[in-house]
Amino acid sequence: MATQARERLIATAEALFYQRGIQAVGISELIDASGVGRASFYRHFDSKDALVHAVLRHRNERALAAFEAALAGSDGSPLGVFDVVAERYGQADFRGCAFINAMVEAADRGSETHRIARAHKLAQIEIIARLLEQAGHSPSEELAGDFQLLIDGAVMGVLREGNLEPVERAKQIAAKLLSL
Amino acid sequence: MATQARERLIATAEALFYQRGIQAVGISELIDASGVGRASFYRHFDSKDALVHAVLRHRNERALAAFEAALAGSDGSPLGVFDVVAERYGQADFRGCAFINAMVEAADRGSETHRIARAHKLAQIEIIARLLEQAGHSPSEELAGDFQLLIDGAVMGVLREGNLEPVERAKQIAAKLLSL
DNA sequence: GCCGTTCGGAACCGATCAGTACCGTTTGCG
DNA sequence: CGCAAACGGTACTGATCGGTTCCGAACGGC
Repeated sequence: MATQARERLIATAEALFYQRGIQAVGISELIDASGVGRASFYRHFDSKDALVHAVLRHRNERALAAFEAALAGSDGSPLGVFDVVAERYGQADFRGCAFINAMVEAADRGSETHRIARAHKLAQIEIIARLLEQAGHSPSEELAGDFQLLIDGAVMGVLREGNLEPVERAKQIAAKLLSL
Repeated sequence: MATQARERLIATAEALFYQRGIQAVGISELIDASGVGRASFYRHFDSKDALVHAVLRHRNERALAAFEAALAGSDGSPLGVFDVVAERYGQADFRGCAFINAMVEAADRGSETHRIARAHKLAQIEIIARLLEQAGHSPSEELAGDFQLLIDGAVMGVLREGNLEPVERAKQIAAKLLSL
């Protein structure tokens, strides 16, 4: 049995939180969905907030790894980041960026949730910056920030319109930035 | 006394919803803060959802009017939209775009909340498109969409970093788009 | 085979949720 | 003056919230 309960809770919570929002998912529902005893939940997490933070940290690691892996499998062009995010945003269960959503729900700018979400974005910017450097663009920190701004704008566009056109739009803007 | 209760409820709810999030504000708290009787609330609104929609519709009208008014008071340059949003996002109580936040919290893409938020963004794109046309850019629908994408990306950046640098970043990108 | 840990299940806690019903008062209009 | 509508305040509903506690079963290492 090892300590499956924690992993099951995080996996179930990650899915439920993303689909319906963090505040909208109660502990009881999470416990029922994960098949874990109520007591087991509080053995692994001090509070719902602690679970939320653990879920975000777990998703941060997974998302960054998947992002880098997808980039490694592409042609190495910086513009490939938009193709990578397009594939993620094209999923049927797409509901925006989990970290943006968490940051919005948290409301408190000084919360741990906000800190984790911000750290995720900064890490992603760092990945993009390295990709830009490898493609011969430097200094690439500012350009990487521009790319992240375009990605975040595209996320909201996709969430709003329900299609991937905003990602293509962002990609074309990024292409113009590279050609200057 | 006229029918002050409704206006007071909407004004109080608009402030509380924006500051702390829609789900985080309960009916009782809203009633206490607005000084309205509990019964009066349900005389004016069938449910909390109905209030949420009324608040968003009210904010939509106010925000669009303020946006157009601020633009009318500027030099007419399309890039002025970024100065306008910078002033709004520089407020001490800034907590992102109320419509984006509502859309994120709503989770359901088919909800009325989602519909209202989307309509607000489309209306704002229309205003930007007209501004672009007046400046001699056409067809400006696509360019206006690019501006909106940049604005939404900047909102998330400001919320994340706590300063207005992302707005300046977005403005410079927009300037490059105009010069092409 | 025994012991300690981890587990799932359930009962229970006070607080709060959205929503309803009834109260007496104030208000504006005829 | 008198009536009707709108009002603020209170008490209440059933449901759900996050969190605590106890129990008995299943498990792994020695």
